[in-house]
Amino acid sequence: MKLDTLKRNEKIWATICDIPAGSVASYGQIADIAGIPRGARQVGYALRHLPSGSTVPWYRVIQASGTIAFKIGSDAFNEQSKRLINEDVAILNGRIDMKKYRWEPDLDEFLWKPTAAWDNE
DNA sequence: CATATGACGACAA
DNA sequence: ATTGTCGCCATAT
Repeated sequence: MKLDTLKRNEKIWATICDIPAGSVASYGQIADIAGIPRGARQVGYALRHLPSGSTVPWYRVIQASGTIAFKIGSDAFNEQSKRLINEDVAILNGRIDMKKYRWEPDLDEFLWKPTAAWDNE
């Protein structure tokens, strides 16, 4: 395995770890944030190669359409649905409402990151 | 080097 | 809403 590939995968995994519980992100979204424009498939690749036993919340990554990437009825599909529902992410007719659950990192950081204006508190 | 593949995504019918 | 096509890009053969 090439070193670049490893670094890219680690960046992707790290990004996914930033998705808060109760939210989801699309493959393309993760790719963009990880600095890999149009790298949706690379995110899929990175997830498929997750080291066993890792704590990366892979199940919070779904397709841009709001559907789970696995075949309906497959073990992986069932496992992912279960974990999402466990975090109160509703799945109606096999789909997730992206408008409602999509992770918005920019807004998050804006609200969370301290700014100079607040330094004198 | 040429093809095939895939945990994707956007768009046209 | 569903389905098919095409674009994308790292890997595998």
